[in-house]
Amino acid sequence: MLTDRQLFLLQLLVNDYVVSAEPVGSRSIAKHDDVNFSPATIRNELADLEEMGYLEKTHLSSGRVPSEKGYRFYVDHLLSPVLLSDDEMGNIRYAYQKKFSETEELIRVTAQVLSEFTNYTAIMLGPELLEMKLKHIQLVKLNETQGVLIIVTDTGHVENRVVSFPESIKADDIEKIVNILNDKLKMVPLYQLQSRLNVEIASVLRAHVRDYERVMTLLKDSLTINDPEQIFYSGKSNMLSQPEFQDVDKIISLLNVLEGKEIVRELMSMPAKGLHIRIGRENKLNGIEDCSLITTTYSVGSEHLGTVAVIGPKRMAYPRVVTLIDMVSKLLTENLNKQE
Amino acid sequence: MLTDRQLFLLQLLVNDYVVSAEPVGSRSIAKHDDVNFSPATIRNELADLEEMGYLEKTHLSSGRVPSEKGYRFYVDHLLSPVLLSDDEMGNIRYAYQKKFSETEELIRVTAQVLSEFTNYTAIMLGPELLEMKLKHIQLVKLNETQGVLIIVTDTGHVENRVVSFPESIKADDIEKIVNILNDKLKMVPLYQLQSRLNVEIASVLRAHVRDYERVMTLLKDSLTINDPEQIFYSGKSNMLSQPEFQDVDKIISLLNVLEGKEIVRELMSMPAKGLHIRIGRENKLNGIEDCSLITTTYSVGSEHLGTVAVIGPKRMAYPRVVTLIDMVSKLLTENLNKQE
DNA sequence: ATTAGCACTCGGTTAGATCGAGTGCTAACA
DNA sequence: TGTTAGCACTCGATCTAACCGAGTGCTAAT
Repeated sequence: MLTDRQLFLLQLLVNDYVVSAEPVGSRSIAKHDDVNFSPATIRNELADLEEMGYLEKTHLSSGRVPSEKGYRFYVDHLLSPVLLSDDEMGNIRYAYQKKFSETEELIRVTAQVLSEFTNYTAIMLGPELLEMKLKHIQLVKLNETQGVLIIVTDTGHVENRVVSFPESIKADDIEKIVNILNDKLKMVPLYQLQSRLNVEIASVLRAHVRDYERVMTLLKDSLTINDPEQIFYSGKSNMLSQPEFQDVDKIISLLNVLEGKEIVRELMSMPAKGLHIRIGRENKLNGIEDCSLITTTYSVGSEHLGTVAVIGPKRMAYPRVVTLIDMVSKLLTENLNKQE
Repeated sequence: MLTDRQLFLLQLLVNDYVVSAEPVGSRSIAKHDDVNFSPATIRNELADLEEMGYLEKTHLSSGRVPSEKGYRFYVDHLLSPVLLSDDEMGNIRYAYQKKFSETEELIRVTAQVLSEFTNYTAIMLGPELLEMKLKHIQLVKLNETQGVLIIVTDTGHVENRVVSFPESIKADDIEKIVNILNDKLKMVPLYQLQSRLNVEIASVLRAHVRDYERVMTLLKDSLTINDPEQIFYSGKSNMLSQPEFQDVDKIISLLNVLEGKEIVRELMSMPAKGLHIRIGRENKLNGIEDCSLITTTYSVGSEHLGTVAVIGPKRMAYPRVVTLIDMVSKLLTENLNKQE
């Protein structure tokens, strides 16, 4: 068990290290006003904390740096939430004043606010498209052989795709088909579209429509949801000014990870609800061993959850980020649900 | 005027420099099989080329590097288009085999192909949204007070936004309004929507609809096109492995430029049609003085043009990029217009 | 007109030398 | 017994000087 003084020193050290990014020595800790024991005493305590695995040295005679265990302990037991200045609060609220024309824009702005105020990178995941339910489907003809198929979900998300129909399909058939789809597929979750198509729709179509075969393949293609992930980034380059990424190779591999698909999987693997922090190697994903991930969720309607995430160096300003991410996820949820 | 031998040497030197990224010396030029004069002769010629401004030295006793004038001459007079291997051709065509559900996806894939095969960064600009004409407008109700307004253009582009209507507006009014809009605004370019709204629509609405004031502000908001630029990137991090960007500061400023809005303006300032190359300082945009920009256009329908661009270091494999960008812009146009 | 030879330039690399921030340990102290 | 001053030691970071090699321009010979 840690003594009070050890807790105190651990907290001080992490706080110092977070701002300086340099190993912290006993002397610099002793400089704090509220520390009234000598560097030598501090050295003894730090040596103990190191032995217990909360601290590390970068080389034999360097100052101390928090280990992952140290960060973990810090976020679990020593994290005191921080208040934002009125100024900052005002600026954040201000960003949400304007009218958002598309939902996407609202999410994008949230990402931007988050990355700007944390100075790290923000990642937003839209709610699972496949879980959404079909609200309405519609075909707008562009010309004789092409049209745009529009799929609206219960959350207000809109998918669209250009389709071209062979001449063998007549105009009145098309209308009939769209009506059938709307009738049979209303409130069906998108992931079920294909199977419903094969089962219920197929038989109805066969009875009512000419050139059944082609219509079916056309529908099958059109009702496939190709890329079920909506992902938004902001502030990717913020990471580059962090001192831990002054090495070009690290930059490249980090950016590659950020731009890759695996990061999505990593984010999806976070526990479903509430705020979570994963530090360094706690992330399964290779390439972000030196980063921490803080995530929480926002909601669209009553059931659909999206993810808000901040990725920064392990040496992250945890209290501030926790406060901010919590705040914007609430603002986002609010705005999404009483959008006017 | 340049002698044949000088032309030949300039071409050789640029080609060498493009692959090596190191100042080229007389000895290494002399090593080429088809060069049958000595380093000393080459030195004399290079000194002349330098005096004429086509070449530069990085320091007093270094090899030569093409100047911007040198590159300009090279692309204008010495650029011999390069053939792609069957293998590569196959791979590119293969990328266009799959079904594209949304137009966006097609553009995104094109960007990806381009960045992967050039190893530089690809930027795509969608056709000017504001130039598109309204094809159809529709409101899908989500619940009692909210709906999704969907705007389809003649090119098949779909804009959508969530709107919430006050209770004072009745359901049959809404239907009436949408009908009026479709009637009066069909084939009106999007940039005219606002003015048409104020002139023609206003009077009709005032006559037919309750709570005219609120409806008008609602419509005004909904029919604003907020962010008229569609922009897609691919391969931003490709630039980082270029030897000219081994410096972290350069990386940061380059990425900031790429992520900023000004790059769009720079791209829009390129001549309207055909293939164009801007080298280094020929770009007005600060921060890409060491880069070259190659652009061309693609078309959607008969009139709408989008931009395909590749940005790379001045020391770019011009022949290869020219071939590739030309090829993908054609493939993109093809696929957009006979999309099936 | 071309080329071999040579003195010279200059960036990049290597090897010490030096500095300073930090430690652990020991011994003295409250 | 817990705290602290003192000291020898470690090690990264910075600076300097030496050196190497790729390259040039110029001169003189072919």
